[in-house]
Amino acid sequence: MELNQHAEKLANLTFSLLANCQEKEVRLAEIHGLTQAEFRCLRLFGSDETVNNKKIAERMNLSPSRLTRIIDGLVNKEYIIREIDPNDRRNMRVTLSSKGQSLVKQLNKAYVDIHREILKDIDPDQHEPLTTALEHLLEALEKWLAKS
Amino acid sequence: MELNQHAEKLANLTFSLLANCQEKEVRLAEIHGLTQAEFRCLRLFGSDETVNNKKIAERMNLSPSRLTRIIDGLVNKEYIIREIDPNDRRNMRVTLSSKGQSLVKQLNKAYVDIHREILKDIDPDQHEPLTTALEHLLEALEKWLAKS
DNA sequence: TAACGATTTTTGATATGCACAATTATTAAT
DNA sequence: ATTAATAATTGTGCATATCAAAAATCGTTA
Repeated sequence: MELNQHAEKLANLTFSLLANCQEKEVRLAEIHGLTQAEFRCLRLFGSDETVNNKKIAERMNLSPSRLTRIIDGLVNKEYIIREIDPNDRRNMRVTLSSKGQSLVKQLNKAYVDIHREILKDIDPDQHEPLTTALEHLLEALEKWLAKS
Repeated sequence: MELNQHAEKLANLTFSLLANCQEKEVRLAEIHGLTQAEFRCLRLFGSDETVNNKKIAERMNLSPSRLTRIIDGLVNKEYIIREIDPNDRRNMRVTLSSKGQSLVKQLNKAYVDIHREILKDIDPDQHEPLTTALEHLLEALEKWLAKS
């Protein structure tokens, strides 16, 4: 059966890709003197967004208490600003500092650069099918996760 | 520029795929009562293979000391057997027990099953381009990691 | 308006994941 | 025969993460 062979190949590929992508994230975080958690947290910021602790925790799939400490680190390093939300003083308004904004932009740029480098090694005719296929893969994966 | 747009899209896709694949691994490990590390370790065993501590550590990209403890766990749960290599008594011969072998087979089967399910949601004409494109992506990623 | 319950964050305690350095056992080399 | 090299383990320390409890604030309702 063709389907089985493709499934097997796909299983091995996503397994290897996962490991390599993780390694890539570690390297990138290191380069910028951030812990992995801090790196991931910054990556999840839209460049001019303001959110509260809990929202970030949900995005990162971590507990709010964990987030408090990650943000502590980022505040210490002066990448983000944390202030009490005047509308609801229980909330914290978490925003990128200007230093943070430029880093996020730089990170995003580097992230895209890497993938541009990668694409250079792939036949341009395959760029379109690659991205659309990956979109489908992601969609299907999300569906699988949702139902289990 | 087309290339830039594709690079940007690809960057976002791999970012999301990474998160989802991680979540998938967590779920699978949980289902079988294993920690993520134990799960990954078992996944890396050929079903009738015998290797030593160090080799596994290299495969998993972890320190030998970490591996000692992961294997401790798997020995306790009776999935693998650890014995001194008679040819070189410094080495440990690590092998799957029969219980371990059947679990690994089951895990591999489940892993492939998931990806078959995922492929069912994707147009069969796209299966071939998807896997070859992913192969290229992986190759390019490995190359990038190697040179930095 | 005073009191109660719900919500957001923080803090303290605790558990796990992981690497590094030191230690032990063994082998290979001079 | 002694020394150097190698494999695994153990001790230690830091990063990661959760949970429970506490503190502050808000909304509701008696």
